[in-house]
Amino acid sequence: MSTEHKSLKQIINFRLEKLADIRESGFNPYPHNYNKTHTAEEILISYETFEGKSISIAGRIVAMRKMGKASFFHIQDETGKIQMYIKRDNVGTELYNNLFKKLDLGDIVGIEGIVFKTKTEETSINVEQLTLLSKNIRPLPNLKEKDGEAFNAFDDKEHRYRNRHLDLIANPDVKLVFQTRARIITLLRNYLDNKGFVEVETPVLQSIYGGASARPFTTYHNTLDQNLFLRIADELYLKRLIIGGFDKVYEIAKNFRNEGMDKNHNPEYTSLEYYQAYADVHDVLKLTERMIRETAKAIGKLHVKFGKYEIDLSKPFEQKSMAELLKDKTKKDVFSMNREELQKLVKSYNIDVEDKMNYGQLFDKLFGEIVEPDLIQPTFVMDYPKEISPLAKEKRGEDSKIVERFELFIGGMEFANAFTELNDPIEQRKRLEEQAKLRELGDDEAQVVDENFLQAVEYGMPPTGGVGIGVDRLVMLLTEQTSIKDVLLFPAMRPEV
RNA sequence: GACCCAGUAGCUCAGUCGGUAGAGCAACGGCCUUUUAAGCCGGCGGUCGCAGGUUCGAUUCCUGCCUGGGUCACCA
Repeated sequence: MSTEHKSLKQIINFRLEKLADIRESGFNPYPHNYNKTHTAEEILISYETFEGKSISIAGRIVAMRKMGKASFFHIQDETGKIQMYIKRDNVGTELYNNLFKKLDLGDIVGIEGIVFKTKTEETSINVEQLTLLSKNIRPLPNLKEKDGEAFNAFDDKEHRYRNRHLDLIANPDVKLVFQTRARIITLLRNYLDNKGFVEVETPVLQSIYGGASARPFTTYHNTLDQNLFLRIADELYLKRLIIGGFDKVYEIAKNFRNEGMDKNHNPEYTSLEYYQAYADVHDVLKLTERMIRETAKAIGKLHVKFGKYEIDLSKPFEQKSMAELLKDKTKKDVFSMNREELQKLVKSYNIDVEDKMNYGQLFDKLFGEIVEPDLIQPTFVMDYPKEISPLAKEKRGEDSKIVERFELFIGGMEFANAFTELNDPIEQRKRLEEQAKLRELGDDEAQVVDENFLQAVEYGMPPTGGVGIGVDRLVMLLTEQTSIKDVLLFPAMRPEV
C-alpha cells in the first residue's frame, strides 16, 4: 500500500478508520455467510407478489443518498440494482449511527426489509435489518447514472481490461457479454452431446506440437528435463481417438500461438474441434452450419450487426470453391500456375511479397488480400490447394492438386476450418515430410513430423470429417463485439511497469 | 514492426500561444426523515506517463522510452 499517492491513501485511511470503528461497535465487518431469499431482479419483476412482504437480499452498495436521519441507497447484485430505504427510527439509533453511517460505496451488505414503492413509484425495500458482509477500503470508479446512462463512465479500455473486476461492477453490459459467452459454449456443447459426440480432454503440454501452422510457446519440465510446447491445436490427438474407436469426439480447447495480437487474435484462445468417423467434409459442413444457426437462434441473434456489416445467419450459407472465387477476381486460372507465375500475379496486386515465400504462402497471401475481405455474408470456401493443407484428403475424382476442405468466412474473418481428413498413412507421411522441408527452408510455421501420429494412422484410420471452430470469434459475432478483447475476461496485456 | 491518437486528483475530463494547474463526482467536516446524477455550506487532495534536451523558467516546445487504443503490416 506504500506506492499510493496521498489522495488515495487518505481515502483508504478514512475507510480503515471506519472499519476499526465498526469493529469497536461490535459488528463483524467480514462475516462468513449470509442467507438471502431473493434477487433484485425477482423483486423488480414481480413487485405485486412481494409488496408488503419481508425479504432478504445481498449486494454491493453502488449509490448512496444520506439525508440525516433517513437515507436511500442502491445495492447491486448479480441480477441488477434495487433501492433501499433506511430510517433511523426503524432500525434504531445504534445500527443507524454506528454501522450505516460508517458505510461507503462499494461495501457489500445483506438487507432484511419490506418491499414497497416510494412516492415516485420506485420499487424499494424498507430496511429492518442491515448486515455488513464486506467492508470496502478502496474507492470504486464513479458509478453515477441516470436513466441507465452512465455519467463519467468507466470506459478507459486499458483500465477496464487490467481491472476487469471494476469493469464488471461499473459496466453491467460487460457482464451480459460474458453470460452470453457461457450460454453459447453450453449450446455448442449440448448440440454435439445430443448428436452423440463424446467430449474429451487432450494434452496442453506436448513434446511435439502439430495440427496447425503456427509458432508455439515453449516451456520446460524439470523432472523430465525436457522442453515442452503448449499446444497450437488438438487435431492430431483427436484423430488418435478416432483411430482408437471413438466415432464422434470433440474438445473445447485452449490453444496457444506465439504470434502477434490484434482485435482478432489473442495468444491464448478457445477452439472447438470435432471429428466424426465415416463422415466427409460435406457431412461436417452441414453439421457446422446447423450448429451455428441453432446457437444463434437460441440466443436470438440470427441477424447480427457486426462492425459495419449486417450479417444474416438465417439463410443457407453460401458455398464457393476457392478457384471460382479467385477466378472472379483475377480472371485467371490460379490453380494451374506454378510458383513463379503465382508470385508475378501477387506482385501485380501491389501486395508485399518476399522472394523466399513458397507456393503455399503466396497462395494464402493472395487469397487473404483479394478475396477474404469481401466474404461478408457466411460463406464456405471449398476446395483448397494441397500445398497449404497437409492434413486434408485429396478431392475425389479430381486431379491431385486439390483437397476436400472448407473454411467458413463471416464478416471477412475466418470462423472455421475443416477437412475430409487424410487417412492414407503413406500419403500423410509424404505430406508432413514436405512440410519438414519447408521448415528447413526457413518457414518456421510449417508443420513438424509427428512420428507417433503417423504410426497411429498406419494402424488404420476410418474415413473422417473434422472441423475446428474459433469459439472466441463466434462469441464476438453473436455478441456483436468487434474486438476479441471484449469477449475475453482477461485479454493478454503487457505487464504494468 | 510502421504510422496516427491518448496518458493531468481515487474516477471522468478541461486547461496552460512556455511563468510549476482547474471542474464535476468520490472522499472529509457540518445541515438535512421519500431521495434518485439528492441538495446546501466549508475545507482537503497533483512527481501534469517516464527520462533527457532547449530555456532565466517546461505540465506546455524538442528527442527518446513506456503503456493503451486505432489503421496497416505480420500472423490464422
